[in-house]
Amino acid sequence: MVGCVVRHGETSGRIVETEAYHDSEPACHAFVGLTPRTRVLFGPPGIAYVYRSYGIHALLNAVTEREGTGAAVLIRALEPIDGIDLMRERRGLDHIEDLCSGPGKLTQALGIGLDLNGTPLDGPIEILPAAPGERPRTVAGTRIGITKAVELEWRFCDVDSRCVSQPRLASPV
DNA sequence: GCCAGGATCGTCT
DNA sequence: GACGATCCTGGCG
Repeated sequence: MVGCVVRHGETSGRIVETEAYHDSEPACHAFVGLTPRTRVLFGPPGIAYVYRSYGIHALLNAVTEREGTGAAVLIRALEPIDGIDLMRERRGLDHIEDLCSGPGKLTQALGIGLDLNGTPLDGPIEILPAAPGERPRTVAGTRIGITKAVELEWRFCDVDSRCVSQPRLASPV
């Protein structure tokens, strides 16, 4: 998904960092099975899973596996494309690299809230294919901010982007 | 630049 | 009643 574009209203950005979650490993919310909270994760793919983190932030995921499997890709960082001034207003910041360089930051910048949980990704939130011929250089590393299944290298970053979150993964070269 | 601490609430024990 | 798939600020060097 790195290289694809996320759009909401007048704002959009190119995905430069993601993490994968699957019900087979305990860091995934779906690991506990089907509950009211994880209902969307176990539903059909192509749906937004938006949840509240640390009581404050909204985090955006794309449900990826077929119905019955609880799996999603967390969108962790974007390179701003459209609506940059609106993003600056929402974030109260000027610097482009800081507008969407984290999972809670990008939902604030794009105006994505919990009300969009369960909506299709060709609806109010859209995820669009990467530009033709685009082949971002990506590196894999361990996921951020979790305490279980720490060893899985399921975080993926665009090495050439300065809009990824901390800590930066080293370039493969 | 690095680190510690606080904000704040849905979900499950 | 505890715990996060986080972010920001302020202190210190």
